[in-house]
Amino acid sequence: MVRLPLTFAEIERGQRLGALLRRARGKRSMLDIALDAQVSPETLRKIETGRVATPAFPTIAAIADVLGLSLDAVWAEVNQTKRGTEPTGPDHNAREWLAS
Amino acid sequence: MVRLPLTFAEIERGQRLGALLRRARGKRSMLDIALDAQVSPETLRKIETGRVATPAFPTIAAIADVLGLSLDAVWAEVNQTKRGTEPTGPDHNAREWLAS
DNA sequence: AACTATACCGGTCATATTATCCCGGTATAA
DNA sequence: TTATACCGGGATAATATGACCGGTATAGTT
Repeated sequence: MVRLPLTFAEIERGQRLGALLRRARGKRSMLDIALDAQVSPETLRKIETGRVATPAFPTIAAIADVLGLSLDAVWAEVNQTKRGTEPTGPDHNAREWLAS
Repeated sequence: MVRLPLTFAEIERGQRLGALLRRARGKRSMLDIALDAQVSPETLRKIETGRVATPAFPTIAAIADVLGLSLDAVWAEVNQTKRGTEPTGPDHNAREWLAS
């Protein structure tokens, strides 16, 4: 095992992260935020749409700064695990699961 | 341009991050923290030694959780651009910074 | 002394993923 | 028509993650 593929839980967490950032952006444009945060608008869009599940720490920190969000609050909200679900299930390929 | 190489400032920031996490670890072993944080011991070691400049947000968040660190505090301390206190020579040794 | 175990190191490799670019397309509004 | 704003997909360089290797250092054991 070299670099484990993203699990389904990680992908879902990435989607929650994206949705949270998008909500916090409000009516401001992606371009505006991206320029302020010194990240590419494409990168911000991929994060917001949940297509990047585990963005870099500095990337999220810079965006959270611009949006006035606490990183701890972001993590607390995004890292919530649903009750009644397994801690560690059999590792299936999340991308294949999504494609089905 | 597809994916810009890490700048020197980013590399230095990564080294500050690693040194900070190492100091917060105290006398506990890497293995102990890594297992608690659900990350590979190798990954934690690379981050602490500054060999990984921009780790994933969930990775840092999980480690900070185990160490009892606030992500906002970590980012604030690591993202500081110290003016005037910068050493004249190139100092990218995270261990020296740790010793201070 | 020799051995064992823990802890960490740098180097190297393999694979998955990111960050960034580009393109055409849709929707809305001036 | 023009402009802004967002979308999905594709392409690619650079990086992160994870494992392995031999090495060093320390502390405890026999």
